[in-house]
Amino acid sequence: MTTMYDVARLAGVSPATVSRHLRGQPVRDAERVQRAIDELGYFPNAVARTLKSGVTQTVGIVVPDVTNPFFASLVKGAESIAREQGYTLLLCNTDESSEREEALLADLIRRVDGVILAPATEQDETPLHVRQAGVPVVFVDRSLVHGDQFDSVLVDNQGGARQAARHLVSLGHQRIAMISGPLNTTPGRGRYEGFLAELTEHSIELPDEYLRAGDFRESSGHQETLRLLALPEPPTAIFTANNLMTIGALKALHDMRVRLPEQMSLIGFDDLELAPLLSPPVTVIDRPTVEQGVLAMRLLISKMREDSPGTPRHIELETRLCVRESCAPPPGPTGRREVKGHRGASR
Amino acid sequence: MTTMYDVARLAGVSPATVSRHLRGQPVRDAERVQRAIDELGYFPNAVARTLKSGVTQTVGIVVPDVTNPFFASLVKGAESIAREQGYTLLLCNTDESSEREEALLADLIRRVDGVILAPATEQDETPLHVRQAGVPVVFVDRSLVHGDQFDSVLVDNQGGARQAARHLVSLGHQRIAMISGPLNTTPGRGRYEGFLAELTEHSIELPDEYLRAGDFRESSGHQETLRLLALPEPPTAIFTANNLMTIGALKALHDMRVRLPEQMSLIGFDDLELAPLLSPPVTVIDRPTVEQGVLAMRLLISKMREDSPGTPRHIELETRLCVRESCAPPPGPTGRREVKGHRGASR
DNA sequence: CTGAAAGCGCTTACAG
DNA sequence: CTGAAAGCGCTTACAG
Repeated sequence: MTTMYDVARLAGVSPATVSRHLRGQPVRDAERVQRAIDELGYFPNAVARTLKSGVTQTVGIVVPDVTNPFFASLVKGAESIAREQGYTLLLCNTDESSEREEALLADLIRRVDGVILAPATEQDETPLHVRQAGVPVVFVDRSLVHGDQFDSVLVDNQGGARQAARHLVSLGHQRIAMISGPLNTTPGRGRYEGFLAELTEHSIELPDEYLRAGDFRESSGHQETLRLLALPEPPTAIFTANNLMTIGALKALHDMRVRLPEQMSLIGFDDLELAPLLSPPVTVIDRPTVEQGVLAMRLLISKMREDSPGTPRHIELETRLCVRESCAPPPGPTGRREVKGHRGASR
Repeated sequence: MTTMYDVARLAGVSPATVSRHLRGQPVRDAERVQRAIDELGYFPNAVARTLKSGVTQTVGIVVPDVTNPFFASLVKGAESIAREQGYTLLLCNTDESSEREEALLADLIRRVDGVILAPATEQDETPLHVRQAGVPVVFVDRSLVHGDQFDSVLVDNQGGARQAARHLVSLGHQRIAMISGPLNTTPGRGRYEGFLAELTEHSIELPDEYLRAGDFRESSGHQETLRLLALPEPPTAIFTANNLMTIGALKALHDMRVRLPEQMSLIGFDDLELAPLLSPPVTVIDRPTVEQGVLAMRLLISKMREDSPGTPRHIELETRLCVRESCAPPPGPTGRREVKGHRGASR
């Protein structure tokens, strides 16, 4: 490997001079140094630089599932800001596993100046250690049970789920099912609680068999939908707690030839790229995605630049009911109900 | 920051012993050392370790667009193998920019043991420098004009585009348009050449205004479709060269109320997650995705482990015509044509 | 098994 | 502006 010493020797200067030239400082023999660099095909060793200076100019973003379009958008937003500010972005995937997250974070600890994290579960302890090791952490989409000391960018999961519940109730549904995310994650728990709370306020009970525990993956949306359809008394409406499970549900309903919205109503949390092109276009709870990444990266960068930690900042974004055509009054005698405080919204 | 020295002092041993314990070697005071580590919340500094040992146990994967589901799947495949083999995966996004790719690769050079790369263009020079710096590089999905010295995992782009052309011709289309990718990328060029070659063999000419240069992004698929529709004599069929542009085309056709397949036939390269649920389900050229990532990572890992470079290995995977319902004979008098060698395939 | 010591490739006060 | 020198936090022959 060519090192700075090789360059220095060839250019007839000291390594310090090469270093300065590389860092953009004015140097007498700049030209000669540059020629030596080019000739030798020299690349500075970022690892050595980091060890000495402690700066990486790099930030990590650790998410549970890179193949989920929601996280992909979020990453896109984060990246645009990172790039603009001169940081390299390293993206890592935990595959919804706390163990994997722990290994990944330990690995990143001195290799990045800061981390944006969507923790696998609300009970994870590694983020605490990372912070303790002096690496700023900003939560996005998910937090910890006692995560108040961290900066965070979240959405109003409870509110969003309430909007979904309200929409279904307003159409007259009584037999409403939910396919939830893992209850040990912030959005899993929040959406579950919000949905239940809203139904309870309308005196609608959600029997155990209508409450299916999914895992935010497509397969669980598919599976649990099939189980719901197989029930002696199936629901007339389903709320799926994220985009991938909505896709799974759509496929299951399609496979079983259940017609939306005549035979079943479906509303999902998260918009779908192709939602408007589906037949029927599917009604969803929408929320900012790219913007969450942008805000999280801004928070992280300002945190990395300030000397003292300062008080943690929490951003909570609003969701929006996006009415399309996958929800209708339930089949049979039940009619439309008036629901207090319900406003329909649409694109 | 707690260092190995702090741990050593607390445990009453030398730093060397702590280091050995960390690396899993048997040590007399293992227990005491571990207690000191836990007590201090010590994390080994991966940067220092790398500088000394030269090993990172990390690989990078650099792709043009992480939000493209094709690359997301590819990453998923690569990751499963990396994890299985004890490597951490760092994912980077070039946003289809050679400049960004150059900066990213220079940044990764000593931080990873190897790189999987889908170069922004076939003319990129940085991959050569990376390899020269002693970092193994494997190309996936895309290569360089003179990329034969590198291991690679590609698909038969020409063959896939020919399948698409043949399908349209067999249905009787004569006025066929293509929205291509950038011609300075391997798949952009390959699909373009294959499509044209097949049409030429059937003595079908593709007039200039039927050949639209897209950029693999959704917006260009949308835009170019609108332009095609605005032509005095619009085509009766469109071939879109990747998934995102197919989505753009679908949205444009939907917005303009052009009915598929009665008024227009559409076939895309790359399958779409929701393709079967669309109305009509869209016909595509499908290809392995996760598998490409798996193969590329296997290639990279074996390359990183062998001492001598060895001869480069090239893997080329086959595409598959997946007939659904978005293509039909053109409207009007033209009838179905017999096409030599055409076989329909389906799911 | 253990410890003292050298060194990975840089950066950065320090003195000139 | 320049160079000599120390040191970032580890690992690893080497001698015991």
